Amino acid sequence: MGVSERRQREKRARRTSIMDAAKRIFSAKGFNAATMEEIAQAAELSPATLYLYFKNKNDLYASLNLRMLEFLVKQLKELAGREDLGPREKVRGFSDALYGVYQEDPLILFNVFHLQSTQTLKELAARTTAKINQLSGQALGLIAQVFREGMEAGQFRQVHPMAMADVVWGCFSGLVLWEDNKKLFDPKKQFLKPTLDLAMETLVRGLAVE
Amino acid sequence: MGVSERRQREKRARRTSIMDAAKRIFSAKGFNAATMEEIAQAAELSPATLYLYFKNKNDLYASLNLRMLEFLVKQLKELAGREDLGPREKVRGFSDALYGVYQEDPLILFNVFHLQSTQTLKELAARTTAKINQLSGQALGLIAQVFREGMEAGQFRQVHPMAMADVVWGCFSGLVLWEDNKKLFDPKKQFLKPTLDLAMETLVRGLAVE
Amino acid sequence: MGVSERRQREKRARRTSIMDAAKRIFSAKGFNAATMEEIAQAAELSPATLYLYFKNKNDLYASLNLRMLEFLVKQLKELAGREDLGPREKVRGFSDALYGVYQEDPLILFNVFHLQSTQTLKELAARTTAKINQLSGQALGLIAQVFREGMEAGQFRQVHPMAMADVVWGCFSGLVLWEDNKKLFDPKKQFLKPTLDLAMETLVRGLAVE
Amino acid sequence: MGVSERRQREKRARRTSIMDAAKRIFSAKGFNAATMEEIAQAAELSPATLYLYFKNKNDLYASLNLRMLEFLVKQLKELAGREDLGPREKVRGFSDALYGVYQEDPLILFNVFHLQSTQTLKELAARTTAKINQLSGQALGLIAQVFREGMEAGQFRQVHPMAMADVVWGCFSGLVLWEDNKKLFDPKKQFLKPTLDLAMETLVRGLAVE
DNA sequence: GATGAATGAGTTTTCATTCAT
DNA sequence: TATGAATGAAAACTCATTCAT
Repeated sequence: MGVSERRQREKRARRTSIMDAAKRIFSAKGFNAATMEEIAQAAELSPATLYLYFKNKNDLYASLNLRMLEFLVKQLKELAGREDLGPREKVRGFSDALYGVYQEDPLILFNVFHLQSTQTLKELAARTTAKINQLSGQALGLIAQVFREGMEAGQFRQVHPMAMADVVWGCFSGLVLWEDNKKLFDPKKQFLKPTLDLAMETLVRGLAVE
Repeated sequence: MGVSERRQREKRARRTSIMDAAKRIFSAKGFNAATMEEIAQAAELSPATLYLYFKNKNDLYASLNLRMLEFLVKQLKELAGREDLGPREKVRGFSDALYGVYQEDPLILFNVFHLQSTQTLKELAARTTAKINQLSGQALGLIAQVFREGMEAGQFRQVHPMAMADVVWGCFSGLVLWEDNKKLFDPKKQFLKPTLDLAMETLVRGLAVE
Repeated sequence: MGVSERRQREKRARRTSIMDAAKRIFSAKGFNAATMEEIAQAAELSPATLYLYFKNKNDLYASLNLRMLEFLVKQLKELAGREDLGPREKVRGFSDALYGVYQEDPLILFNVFHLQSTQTLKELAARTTAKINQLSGQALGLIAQVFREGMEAGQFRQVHPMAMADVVWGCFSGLVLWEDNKKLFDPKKQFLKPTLDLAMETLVRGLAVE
Repeated sequence: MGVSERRQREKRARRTSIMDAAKRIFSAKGFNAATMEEIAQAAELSPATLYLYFKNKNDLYASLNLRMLEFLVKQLKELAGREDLGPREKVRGFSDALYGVYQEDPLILFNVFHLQSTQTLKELAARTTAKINQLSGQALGLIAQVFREGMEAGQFRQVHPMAMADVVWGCFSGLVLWEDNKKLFDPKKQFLKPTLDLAMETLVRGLAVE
């Protein structure tokens, strides 16, 4: 292994460790309240160093979201690709897959919305924006595909598969936010997983051909 | 009508006009980007005056959410109270009621999440926090009640009614955010209402007793 | 005198006092080394207050230059308008007029060059840039006019009057900078006025028709 | 040629290449806006390496000015030494000599003034400051000498030769700055050379003994 | 000798909020 | 009651410079 190779690896490791620190801070405080100073402290670096790895706060934040999207797509791909499951089981499986994403990065969804600001978007590298769009499109597409299969297999009613994907995704993200909200008042309560199960189960039944 | 009574009325009118201005600015820019200065300008007042009517920025913001919650509860009450509709129709009716809230204040939900910050909550008048909780609990309760009715009438499967309310609310708020997100890239696309319809319809079917 | 009138006057006075403080600091340290913090201290205000009166550091700086240009134009107008002086005396008079500008604001010329940065220019209000150009054009025009008069009166050789104005202005600004430079090593030395006198005298003679 | 000799040569070559890169960057952006990072990139080196050859940014900058002064002195020496030219022709010749300096390094004069800051001077090696003073004194002296010759030859009026040198130098540097300023608004306009010619011609005539 | 990586020390600017009038 | 004016407190970001390798 050459020197430059090791350098590369170290650099990536540092990048990752910054992202991990940022995840903690952003999750705990939200995008605006989190300061680069805090993130730097959490990463045991100086604030200036953060800027060696990320163009600015927005960029750091976007990278986090990218990572989450990549994980989401990976989970969905695995689920969609399983040959031992029928469409119904796969829809029920969304619950596990999505919940897995939530566990990996519990509060990041909560801040996704920061990215929606047009101003924020403009400050990101075009490549980053494009990648975010591509990945989220891919995730939605994978979900829709499961519904399409179910219809083709005659198990689901004919509905617009992409609309069902929207329902699933909307339901998930809404429940995550809702969970967070509830936690503020009762930190122990964990209703997300069972509620998600219920939602998916109801969707499966609701799509069933009589 | 006494002098003090008129004063009261004028005061409330001014309060309302500030809130209207604030709604416009917050909706357009989001909580953090909106400045008190801007809001004051929109209300044709000086920034200092705003503080005569609201404790601080958070309080002004919370008041807006309160107003939206009141509107939501009103809509749901009306729906729940209608005797010409059965549980199934009422669940389908959630779509209209919730969409009405969205139309009244399209972006306010988008910022609701700001309120979740513990720090923010601490800065609110305790009465405000309490009222927000009471109203959102009431709204959820009204939704749950419809499901309960349906079960009692033997039309719906036995599930936890409150969990179904969570599903409905999560689905709604998630789709609103999702809609906003999509609008950034294609401002004309409006998929919220039909998707909401589809979601409610699927829930109704999914709860049906075979 | 109404309240608003007094307010206006106070506001202008404060603006002026900030500019005076800024002049001191900029002159002593140059544009880049001078900090808004220092200027604020010199003006006995908080840095934030400066931004109530000037858009940003560049704007404050440009305002200073504007003021100097206005003074310069005033001096030149007075000189050019005197009917008791012939062209030769007026050219000699440039020395006094220009030296007066220097005394009014000894080091400001030194920093004029900061304004040349295209980036700086872009951050100024278009109106400011326009006014700067207008005034400096006017000053040059007034100088050129004196030479033109001399030629028309048959006292000066035929040369391009605007070019002579450039010579006068270039000579003045160059000598100011040169003076500052020398002062660094020998603060007492004051050669500007006599040198300027010599320069103007030589120009007058150099233009004389044999 | 020994090894150490070659080392010396290589070292000097690298120093020169850094200075060339620095000249490009400083000229394009001015002292403050230019970053060591940029200069290093232009020199295809790492920023750290720059510090092996120059004490700091100021020192690098001063070295550039030194180089320019050396060039200026060389030009003036050549001019002053020509036996085929009389004092009048030599004064006219200043125009070419000075313009040559300008062409060699069009914007360096523009930034010379940075060096005047006392703070900057303190950060320079004492040797550098001394050399700058020595060279600029020498340049002025060479100019003055030409005037002195003219007076001794009975061609020029009796004036203080050093003062005339100041006039020439002031006129030159002032016009260079003025040219740069004009270029901002009309990049094609080039008035420096003819104006310099006019200035020198007028000085020659102005000094003529009747 | 050369450098990749890291950082300390600033600086401008923004805004919610206050207070004398 | 209303407000013009003022400001304290931050926070993002920059860059010359250093140092272990």
